[in-house]
Amino acid sequence: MLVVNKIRAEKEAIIEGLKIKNFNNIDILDEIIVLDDKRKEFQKKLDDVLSESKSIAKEIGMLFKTGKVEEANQKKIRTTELKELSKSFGEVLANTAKELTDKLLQVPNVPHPSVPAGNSDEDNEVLKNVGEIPELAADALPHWELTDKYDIIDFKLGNKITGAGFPLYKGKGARLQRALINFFLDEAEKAGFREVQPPLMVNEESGYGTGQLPDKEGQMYHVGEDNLYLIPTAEVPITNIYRNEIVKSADFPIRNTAYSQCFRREAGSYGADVRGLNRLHQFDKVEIVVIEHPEKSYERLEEMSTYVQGLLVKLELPYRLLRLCGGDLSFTAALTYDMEVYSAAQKRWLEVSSVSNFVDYQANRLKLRYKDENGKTQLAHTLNGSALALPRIVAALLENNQTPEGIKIPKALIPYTGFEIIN
RNA sequence: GGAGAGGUGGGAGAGUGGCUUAAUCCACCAGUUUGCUAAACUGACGUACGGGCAACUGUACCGGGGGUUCGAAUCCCCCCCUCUCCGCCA
Repeated sequence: MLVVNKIRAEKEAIIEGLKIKNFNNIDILDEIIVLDDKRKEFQKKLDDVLSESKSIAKEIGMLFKTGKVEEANQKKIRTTELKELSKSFGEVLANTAKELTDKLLQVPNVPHPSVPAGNSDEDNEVLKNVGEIPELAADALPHWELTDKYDIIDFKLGNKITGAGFPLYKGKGARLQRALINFFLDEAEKAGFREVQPPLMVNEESGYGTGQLPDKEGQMYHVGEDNLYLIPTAEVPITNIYRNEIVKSADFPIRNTAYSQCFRREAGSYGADVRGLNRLHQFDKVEIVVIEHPEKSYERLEEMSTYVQGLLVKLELPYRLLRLCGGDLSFTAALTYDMEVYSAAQKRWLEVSSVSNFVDYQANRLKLRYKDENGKTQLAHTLNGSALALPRIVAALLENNQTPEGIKIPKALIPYTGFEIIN
């Protein structure tokens, strides 16, 4: 969430930024400032009352000790009054603070100046096109037919065991998954990321920390018995490592990577979007997360974008790089680059990575801070990205590399798969 | 899951109702001394939200949440976690 003092200091700039994000409930900013004033007012009132009761309590203690019981009992009268006051001030304070947080949670992050205006994915800015789009034969198959043909991914069996969106990978299909995971992790490690293996379920606090809760609750699978959530991305557990922490600025940038399976309910999705591997309830992903000094975060974002693009080049997949427009940018992001690979048989672009800078928006919620040169605590910046999400990479690999002899594995992956062709 | 013992600052650890402003030790940081290092000594050393131009200062926080009391780290209730033993188990 936004920092209230920033709303006070940079209100006009924030309003301009929010317009780019198509957020027009500008009045809420003034309501936030009014609530914050009220919060401070009652904080002061409460503190004063508590201060008085504390000193009276001490006096009473002394009086009892010196045997002046009558005088002590006299003093107690005032403390009952103070008790009532502190109760009512405390209630107002708690309610005001809650109202303030509720409002703050309704305001999205302010986009970076480079973010173009726009309403949907059609307005995203195409920054680059890299690689040749392959010309496939007329009888080229979409990946959901190739997986059947070569018996490598079984959607029907997954359906039998669990349900739609939970495919079963078999033989070379399973091996290809494992190869991609290892390839991505090895590359990330070479690029300076520390590998972690996080829990796949998180508690409520973690869900709030990274912003899945409260509004995106329906996106996650919930284990009611234990009140835990299956992670929709490794971003959740990795970022929550640093919840309520003050990190050393000498440690910046803090780079972590993790492979995890991701679980998403994807309620409301339908049609060609969800066919085959395009959208699953359970999928594999290697995630990269960076904690960085505010002055360096955009530099780091470029580095992460370059890194992810490098993976796509090594996999010999044609891709394009997008800068998301205000309307397509997620609630919490200030700037996001999407990488889309071209899936030649479906003849469409598939998003395989999203690399974002959240600046201090997520950190404010997480209470993730560092000490600056003057020893003052400041909010850190957080960034993350997929590097990469497997299913759509697999879809593109299968479709783009199909030949009459079989599906060719890109060179960089062969040491990991142990085979050169799926046939 | 059952029984018992615990949870105090970055770490160790004292503290069973008011002399606690959480002792003490270690670590970290700054300084003094010293060829260097080390040692010794001195000082500073939490987080959050307020007040004040500032020096300063108020309040809260001893696993979390409630309660008793004029007053709670300390007493009571609920929950979480850790350890030991038992049960179960890859």
